Amino acid sequence: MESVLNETVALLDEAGVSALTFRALALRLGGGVASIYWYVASKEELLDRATDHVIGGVLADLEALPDGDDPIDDLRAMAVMLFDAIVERPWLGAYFMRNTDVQSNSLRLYERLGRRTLRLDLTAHQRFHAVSAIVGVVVGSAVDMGQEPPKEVLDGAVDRDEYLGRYAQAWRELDPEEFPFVHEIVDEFDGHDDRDQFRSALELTLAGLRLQAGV
Amino acid sequence: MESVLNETVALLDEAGVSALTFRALALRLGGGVASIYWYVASKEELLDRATDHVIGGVLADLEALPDGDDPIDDLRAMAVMLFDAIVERPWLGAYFMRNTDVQSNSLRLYERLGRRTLRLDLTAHQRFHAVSAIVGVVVGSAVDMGQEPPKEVLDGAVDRDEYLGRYAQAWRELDPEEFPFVHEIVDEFDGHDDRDQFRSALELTLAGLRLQAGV
DNA sequence: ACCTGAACACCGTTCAAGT
DNA sequence: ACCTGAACACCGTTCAAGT
Repeated sequence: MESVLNETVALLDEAGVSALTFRALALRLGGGVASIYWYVASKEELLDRATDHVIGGVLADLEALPDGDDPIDDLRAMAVMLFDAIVERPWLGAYFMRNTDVQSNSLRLYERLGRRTLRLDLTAHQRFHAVSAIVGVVVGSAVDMGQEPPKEVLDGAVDRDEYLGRYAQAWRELDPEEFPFVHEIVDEFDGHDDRDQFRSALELTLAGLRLQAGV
Repeated sequence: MESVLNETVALLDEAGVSALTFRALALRLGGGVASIYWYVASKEELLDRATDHVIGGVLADLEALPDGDDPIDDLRAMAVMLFDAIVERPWLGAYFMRNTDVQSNSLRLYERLGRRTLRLDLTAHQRFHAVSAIVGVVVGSAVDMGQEPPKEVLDGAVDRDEYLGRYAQAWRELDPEEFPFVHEIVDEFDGHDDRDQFRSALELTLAGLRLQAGV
């Protein structure tokens, strides 16, 4: 079981979700295709278990974070850590928190995040929504940047900057009367850092939360 | 072409992404499978075009919204409208804004949203990030709730409330010492409204933005 | 308890050929 | 310009059978 999950993760890391095939996995494990069904009832379950497997590692890192005196700063640190883990493994974003039955580590991570809000002066309702919002910013940003890039980028034919640059160029050629906003931000878009974008979105949410909690 | 897109959307609406098959689509169109390739180079392009097709409708609704005097209130109204459209068509979330080459309506929608920020006192950098954050909240929330529910729910064997209730029950049986946060919010989770959850996340982001813009 | 080969019922995509 | 049948190279999943 352990090795099934390890090879699944390795395959996902090396070549993405589309490369995760029962046949490819069986080849790596040196067995038959049907063997995998002894450990797992379906591909869905395999992905849930693989996700929970690596979230276990993230959880350990998260628990190593010290408790600061500002809960919101702690929330930020945890969110950034989770985000970085998903950036490293873009496939995580699509499966994380999808099924807390199978994904018990995801549930524990949710608990760890939420616990930080217990010291804030919020109703249970607000707390629930606050944590959902934070997880949403993380997963939303990560999923956005985790979309499989066109294969010319994967092949190294063009790098990410050149890829963004092509879009930027197309946008610059749009009518400025019709697309004033796009023109306003095209230089920001060109070569932008996804991590920056995530941090900004997170800051807006945390600022809203700070206001709500009055701290 | 028009009818290819219409049938694609109808198929997606009726039975979700997994039901969109070139064979199923050809059957509805009363033609052969290969015919579709005359209109579209790949399934990916088909999905991009179908997405853009319906975003066109959303865009029209969006343009009918009056310009208020508070840009942030306008942004909220637009975000809610986009959210509702994605809730109605959960498959939209996964494809919206994925490729603005093909999805020209998505680009126009992005422009419409962003234009509202031009009246806020922000740098271009902040503006770019603000709009990204808002789109992120919408898509993030919508994707989260758009995951194909387990088929027992689809079959009507259990409704959504009962489905949430089962999770809630499992959570209530967790050790309260180990899961204080989960226990704190389980009653909020049980039977919660996804729209509420989205609105709260949006409010936090908009509050942060209001603070940043000083309005 | 664990694994297998072989089949089943699908997929997206291609292509030579038709009108 | 538009459409077709038939094939190709895959998929996830099942199952009877083996150790």
